[in-house]
Amino acid sequence: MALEHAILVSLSERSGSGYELTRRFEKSIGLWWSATHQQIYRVLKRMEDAGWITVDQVAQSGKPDKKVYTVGDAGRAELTRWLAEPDPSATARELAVKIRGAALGDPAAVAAEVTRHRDAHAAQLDAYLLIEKRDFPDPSVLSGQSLHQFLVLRGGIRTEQGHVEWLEEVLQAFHHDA
Amino acid sequence: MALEHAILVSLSERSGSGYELTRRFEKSIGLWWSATHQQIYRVLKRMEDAGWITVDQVAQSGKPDKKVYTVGDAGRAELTRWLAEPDPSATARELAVKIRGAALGDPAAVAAEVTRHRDAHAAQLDAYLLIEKRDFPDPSVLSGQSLHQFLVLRGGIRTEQGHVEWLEEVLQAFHHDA
DNA sequence: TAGCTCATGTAACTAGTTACATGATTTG
DNA sequence: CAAATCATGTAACTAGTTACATGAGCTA
Repeated sequence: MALEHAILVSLSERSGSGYELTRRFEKSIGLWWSATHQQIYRVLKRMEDAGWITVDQVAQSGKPDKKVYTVGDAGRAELTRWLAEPDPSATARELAVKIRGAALGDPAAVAAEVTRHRDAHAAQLDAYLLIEKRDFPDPSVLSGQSLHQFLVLRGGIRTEQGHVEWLEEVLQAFHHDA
Repeated sequence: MALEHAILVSLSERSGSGYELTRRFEKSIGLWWSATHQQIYRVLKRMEDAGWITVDQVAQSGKPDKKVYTVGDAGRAELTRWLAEPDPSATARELAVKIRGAALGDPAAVAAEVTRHRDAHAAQLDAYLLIEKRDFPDPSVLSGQSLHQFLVLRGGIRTEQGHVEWLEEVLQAFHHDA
């Protein structure tokens, strides 16, 4: 799970309420991750119980009170730990959160994780290309169900290619920035 | 939900047991969809209760009995209905299932759905490109957190581009096959 | 004889969605 | 005056994962 960590990244940049976080997720992070307010409230409570974040009840004139959450030492430590931790089963969106939060931990460790995932996607891509060559040597002759099977494989190939190219771009940028 | 429908597609091509379906999902469809045997067994029971599929208990020598599931009339009707039904919130993997099963229903209806999704992804891509131009007019000067934000946006752009190009390829192939 | 494959299942969990509820203020 | 925004929450659901269980036969 990494909604916790996505929230840690967002709250590290700026403290805020559950409502505000919901808005932020609709925009920047929500490019990768959609989270409803119910889910965010639930996770915030869990994070508070774990001692990662602290709450400040803020009274407002005309508006309902809000609970402003701030990342504490334990939260910062957890984020640093998670950013550096290798996770072979991480999805693209989790990787996106790590990239987004790299400056809050060790950017070199994040780059290493990105490298591992680039390699894994490259290997998956090779496997798909092999299947393509073996099962569909001449796509122009395909029709009906075999054509449809081929098209689904093409989607898989494009997805892996996209991942590899993106992660390559990320690595180059990290390298030039280091 | 569409695990039901992914199973309907797979069982329409060939009847089989939950165990066999699990194996199939690890390969062809599992390119897009990973499902554990527990989940598949649970859904198969639900589909049987709904009357979409029928079971045949098959005794085997040396091996445990297996339950071979076959798609019935109600299942075929449901699959046809689902294949033609527009679903704006469908994910790429659900679309992949529809493309894979197009021949089991009305391929023209599936093509129409693919067109709608291509347009939606193209619109999303435009929105991201606008953000890119507005917020990061000169990427070469970026560093640290703003660079990381840019890279995450780049991932979103590449993902949408990949979807648009794939669905374009699908439409061309459908067109030539019709 | 240890581990893999075939084959099905229960139970408990995490993640995420949908519906419902409240109530003040601001905007059209 | 109706609708949107701000702000938090409960409850019930669907989807998916992890752990555990059984037991026969086949392979190294």
